[in-house]
Amino acid sequence: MIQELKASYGHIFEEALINEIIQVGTYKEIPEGYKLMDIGEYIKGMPLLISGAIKVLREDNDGDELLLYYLEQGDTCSMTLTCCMSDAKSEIRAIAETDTKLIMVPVQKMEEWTAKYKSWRNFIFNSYHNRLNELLTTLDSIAFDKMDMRLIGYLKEKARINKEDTIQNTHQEIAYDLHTSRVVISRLLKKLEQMGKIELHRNYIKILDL
Amino acid sequence: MIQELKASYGHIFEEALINEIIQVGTYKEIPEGYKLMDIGEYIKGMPLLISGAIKVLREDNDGDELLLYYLEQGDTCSMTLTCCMSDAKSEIRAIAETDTKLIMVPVQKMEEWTAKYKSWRNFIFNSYHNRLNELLTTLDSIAFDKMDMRLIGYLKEKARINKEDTIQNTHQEIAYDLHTSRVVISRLLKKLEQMGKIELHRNYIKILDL
DNA sequence: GCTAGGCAGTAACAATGGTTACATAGTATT
DNA sequence: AATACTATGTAACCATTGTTACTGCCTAGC
Repeated sequence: MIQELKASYGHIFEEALINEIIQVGTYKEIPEGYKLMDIGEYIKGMPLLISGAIKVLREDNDGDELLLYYLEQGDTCSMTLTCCMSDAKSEIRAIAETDTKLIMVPVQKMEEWTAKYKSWRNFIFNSYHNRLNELLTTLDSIAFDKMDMRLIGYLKEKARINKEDTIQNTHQEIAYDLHTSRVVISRLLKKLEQMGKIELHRNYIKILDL
Repeated sequence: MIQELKASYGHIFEEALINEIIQVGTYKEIPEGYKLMDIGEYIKGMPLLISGAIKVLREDNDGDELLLYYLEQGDTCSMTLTCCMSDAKSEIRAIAETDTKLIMVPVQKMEEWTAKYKSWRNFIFNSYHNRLNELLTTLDSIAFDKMDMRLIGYLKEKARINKEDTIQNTHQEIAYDLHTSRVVISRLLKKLEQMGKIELHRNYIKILDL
């Protein structure tokens, strides 16, 4: 675990901070000393991602949802923290997209480290900044792009995150992430197939040349 | 100036920090000791808003734009800072919506204060958090609402920010902010008028009951 | 093999929003 | 007052997306 942790955060954090993080990790009950999330598990609080990917969604009152962005190795997401802290029901949901290794940072450690370590402060600021930029990218695609472009972007990103050239999803699931209907996605996917960019199969899509 | 500053930030910052901010303010060339922005002026860097309002826009490569949110008294926006710092052309534009009093925080003071003052750190974190939430609200309305609802939200927010019940804008300007066309806005505004919710005039709109 | 349930293909239609084009009405300049 | 410019009203049309409905197909469970 220590190797993995250093590989993900060693170039960012001071030695002393890394040691504290290891301690927090080893407090956890899981033998390896940190948390393993299964696909589909919900994340609450502030995670330090060591491997895998987490999908962050926006949800509105009517149950409509929308994919915001993915978290990857070396990322964190203060939003999942601050959302849970503030009473405001700032509805954000974070779900493990793949099997994921991470360390959950306790709230009081978070405060402590912010005062104590410059590298931690910078990390948190950078994290906020990166999340903001990703939100803006998402917002761009919704505001400025048509659905065909959004779909292509989605497929590319999903393939990148999962390090595969197949998307293991039904059309309905894609429709949820992009907040549209299954029929619309099927229609557009069929077009992409006719253009030779993808290959459609039951429950998965093979990317040829997007 | 000192009174105004304390009114905006006194309950947030430690006394010592307030004094440092006053010093930064009094370094500025303007007699009153801090910056006055005229309507339409561009903001670069990190502002501490004392009065007035700043409009923050997203811009894409084709010159399309979209209103993100407003900054008000007591707000700051680290995005306008970090955007200017990082070379990445994360296109955000901040413009004074009304005449505005503010203090521009120099970058090295920013760093210094973050290390030195807990209240400053909390302020910055809160700021990031608030900006994220406002971005999410904006994103919600784009993703989940139809144009008529977005327009109503826009009119309400604009009235609130300007503390008036008239919107001093042409249809074209509203269309830019919502990233749609003038004809669409005229159409919807006319509907709202027929419903008795607003009154249309040349160059301004009077809000009756939204 | 048979059946039920989930998944995908497709057609027909509706709704929303974007585009073009032109008319009319204020406003400013001379 | 004549002119030019800007803002608004409106109609007609198109493109994109959303909706409904029905089809066939695959797969799991019997």
